[in-house]
Amino acid sequence: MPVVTLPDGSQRDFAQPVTVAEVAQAIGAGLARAALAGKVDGRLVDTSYLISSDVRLGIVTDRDAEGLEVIRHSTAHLMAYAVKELFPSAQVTIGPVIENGFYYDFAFERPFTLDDLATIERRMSDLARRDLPVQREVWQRDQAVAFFKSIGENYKAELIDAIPADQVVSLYREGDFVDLCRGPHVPSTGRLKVFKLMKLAGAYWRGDHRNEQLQRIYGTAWIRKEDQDAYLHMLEEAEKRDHRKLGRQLDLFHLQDEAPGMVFWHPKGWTIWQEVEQYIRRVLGASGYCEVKTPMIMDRSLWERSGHWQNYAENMFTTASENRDYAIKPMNCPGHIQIFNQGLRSYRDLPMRLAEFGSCHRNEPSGALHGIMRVRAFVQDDAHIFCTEQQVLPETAAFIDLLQQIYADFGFTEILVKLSTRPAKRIGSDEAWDKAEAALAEALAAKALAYDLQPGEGAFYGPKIEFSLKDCLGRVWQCGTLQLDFALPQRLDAHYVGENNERQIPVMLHRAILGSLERFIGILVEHYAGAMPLWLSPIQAVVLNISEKQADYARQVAAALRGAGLRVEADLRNEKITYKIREHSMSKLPYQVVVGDKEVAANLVAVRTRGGRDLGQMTLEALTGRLLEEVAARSGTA
RNA sequence: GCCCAUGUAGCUCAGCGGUAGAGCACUCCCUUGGUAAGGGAGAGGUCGACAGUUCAAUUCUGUCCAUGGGCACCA
Repeated sequence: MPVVTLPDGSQRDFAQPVTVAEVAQAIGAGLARAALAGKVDGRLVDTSYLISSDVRLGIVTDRDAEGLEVIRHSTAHLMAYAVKELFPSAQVTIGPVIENGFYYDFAFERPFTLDDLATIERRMSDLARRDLPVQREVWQRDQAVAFFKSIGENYKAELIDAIPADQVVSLYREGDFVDLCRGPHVPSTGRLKVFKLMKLAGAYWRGDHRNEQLQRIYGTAWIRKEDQDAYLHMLEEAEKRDHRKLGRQLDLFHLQDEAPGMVFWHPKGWTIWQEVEQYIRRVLGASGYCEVKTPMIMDRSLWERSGHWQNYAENMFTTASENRDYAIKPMNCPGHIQIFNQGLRSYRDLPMRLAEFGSCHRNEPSGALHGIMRVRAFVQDDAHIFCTEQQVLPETAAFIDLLQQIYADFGFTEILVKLSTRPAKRIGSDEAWDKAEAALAEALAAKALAYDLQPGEGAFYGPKIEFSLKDCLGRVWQCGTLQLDFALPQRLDAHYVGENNERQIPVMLHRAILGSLERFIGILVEHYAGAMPLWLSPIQAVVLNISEKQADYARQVAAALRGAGLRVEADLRNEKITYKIREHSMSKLPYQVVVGDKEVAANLVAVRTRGGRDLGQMTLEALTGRLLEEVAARSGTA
């Protein structure tokens, strides 16, 4: 006699066990038609789920976020069904829901083509139109393994084998297609109406590069056609703010074949870089850091002592001269320890914060390179804090404050925080790890920061906090980081004299706020779609004369603005004013200062913004004041 | 590194077994025009590199390089 409590608190009494679908029917025919799944005591189930005891039940429809998840999951299965019909010898593996869609990995004897993708999509539409019921079945594990082996689905058999013994093995059947799945799924394929296959990719079985490579098909699925259209439109828009595209359009930088993963910065891009670097330099200087500079190339023996030569040989650039081997530095820490090691340090010197705009080279795998986000030559806003164990917590807290202030100044509000803890392959005692992880977690808690825990993802020498930002397509890039290290100082013989007059080994905090300047500028460009805030704009204003007569006046205005410390150019070309405005607007130049006969006569300037806002005429002093104020506020221009 | 795709003028792209074309940009000329493209003329390419097939290769095949989308990696 189940009593079903609905989300609004109302209760319904049933004389015998009922399915979710039947409950929906009892509430109303409309709801029954809309039902995609049920939520029983917080757990998602099929509409065919039989309720036999008292429960809280929500009917999941396409108005719920979970409804969309179910649709995407079922669309992944629909795709697998279509693939099996078209290519019977393909083997299915896994097909999860991801942000905005789903994917499914297949093993097949030949690569899928783009034509195949179109064919598969058409077949999916056919199968959806047939509105086939999707039915759940519970099987015995051995029986299920034998079944999948018998139909040649070896990957599925392997997956079932790996399911813990206390969990049921559920299969879903739609038409002739049977797939292992936890579920739930939509009641029938007719509920799947809006989807599109997006791209083909390779992916390793179980995410391990030592395994065979499968073919992954990515798709997107939505409830309404408008939602999908909006999503596809968003992707098109995102493409326009890709930093590689804008880097070329705005003449910021380029890359070329002869230097893969290394950036050629053009004057405008380098101006942004300098603004960023000088800003960081000022902030670090005010926060107790000392800037240093260490050699780009150091002897092999140093890298052997630090452990990098052994662990990262393949990813290090090396060079040799006069029978000596050198490494081009992949990181700055060993160099900073050399500075720390000069002279005898006292506990009174701690914490010692050594900062460097450290130019590093890493021979990243070719497939990892990505615009200026992932490169082989980059500059870190790196610093190492040498401190005592007691200072770890306050230093971490101060670092988080500093990072948040800096990200806010650059206009970033959405920051993803992760805490990565001890990996399997590590050095140091468990007690040391316990303390280190607890210190980082405590600092995060003290700042009330929400974070994802990434067990096993820490560096081999210590746990770390990562701060990531998203690019225009929502891809996540790690920028800031703080890593606790109780290994390297010891390996490289760093020590200080403690209060008790004994030699002690300092704790080292590796930390970066921007991460690499290359990556951070790439993210900045995408974040602002190239329309940088005034303080970061390579050229902040351009003076445009309407005709030749005002050329001298335009030059004077530009010179005066430059005299006030602004980056200003005069565009005196023999072109129409509309042409110049269009060109500078497209190049996202913040302020366009127009001077014609009227302005010359009145000794004024006419100002408009790159967004097309007409600020009217004003005096040069008023304009200068406005620009300097905007620069100081680090705000944007309409 | 692995899978798939791509590589033609400065940029965006079309084209094709008989050694190339558009728009924009560039140069020159005309135009001096008031808030997102005025007009005309001109110049510009070893068709990513190297092999192979062919009477003939930018086009077909192979290898390599680079880029893009993923996977793996990211001290």
